[in-house]
Amino acid sequence: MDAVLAAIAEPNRRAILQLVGQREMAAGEIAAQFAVTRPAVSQHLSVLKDVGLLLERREGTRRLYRLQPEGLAELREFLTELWPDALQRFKAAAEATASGAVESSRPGESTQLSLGSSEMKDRR
Amino acid sequence: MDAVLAAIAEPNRRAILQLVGQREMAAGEIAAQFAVTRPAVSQHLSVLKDVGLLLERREGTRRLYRLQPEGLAELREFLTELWPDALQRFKAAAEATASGAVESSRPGESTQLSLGSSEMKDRR
DNA sequence: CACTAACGTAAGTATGCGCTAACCTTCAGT
DNA sequence: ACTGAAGGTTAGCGCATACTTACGTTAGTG
Repeated sequence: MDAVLAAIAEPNRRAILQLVGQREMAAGEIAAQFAVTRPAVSQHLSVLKDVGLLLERREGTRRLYRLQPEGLAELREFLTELWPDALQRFKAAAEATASGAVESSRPGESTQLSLGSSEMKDRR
Repeated sequence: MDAVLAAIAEPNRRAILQLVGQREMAAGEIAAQFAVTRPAVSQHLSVLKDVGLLLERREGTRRLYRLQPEGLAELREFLTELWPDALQRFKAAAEATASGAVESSRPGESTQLSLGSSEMKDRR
């Protein structure tokens, strides 16, 4: 997920995701929408593809890109765990648009965090 | 939201959020959990506070930090817009593998993206 | 008042990253 | 085979940022 977050932290890459989210687009077509050069966009596309947010399909000399939203699953899970109320809020939103019954799940095991150390006091 | 994303893109800051999400904690108490120095953690806390993800409360010489999950609202909204099926997927998952077919919804209004330019062809 | 604990702040450094310019690759048409 | 179009790759540059050390600040305690 670290990679996914680093990827979407970049504004141009988020814009690319929104663009491609609407319909499949060729690399040059995407690049034309941005102020930066085409190679820069190409690099962004590589990053997004590598982290699993984009799918690439070749057609002749062109490369068509399409959104792969499943790549966002981990991130959504992270946010949901951080925000336990989200389930209720989400349920309310869902019931406002559709009519479905949603059962909440338990918060899950402690998420282990990182770098377990124990030093302190401005160690010199 | 740009600021929120930049904030949670940092692994240590995400770990801080998960920590503080469980209970209110003092700055030093938080810093003790990490390998980096206390000032570094203090800077992270400032960032998280500035973007609206943390609430600070002073008690004597101590500073207690508490999660402010509302700061994640925009980000959740972004992900949901990118992933229109999310509501249905969520409902489907909650209904314990029900047999409903998933119909896609309309993409929504064009999200304006950024930096509208129109140059191309590797402008020299 | 002096001293200490608990923090934030400032200055400096190093690594990371997004960008550009130039180059290389692949495919389609003639 | 040659040529042009489409697009990825490389080297290098400049800026952002996470880190450390050192210092400043505030609130208790003797």
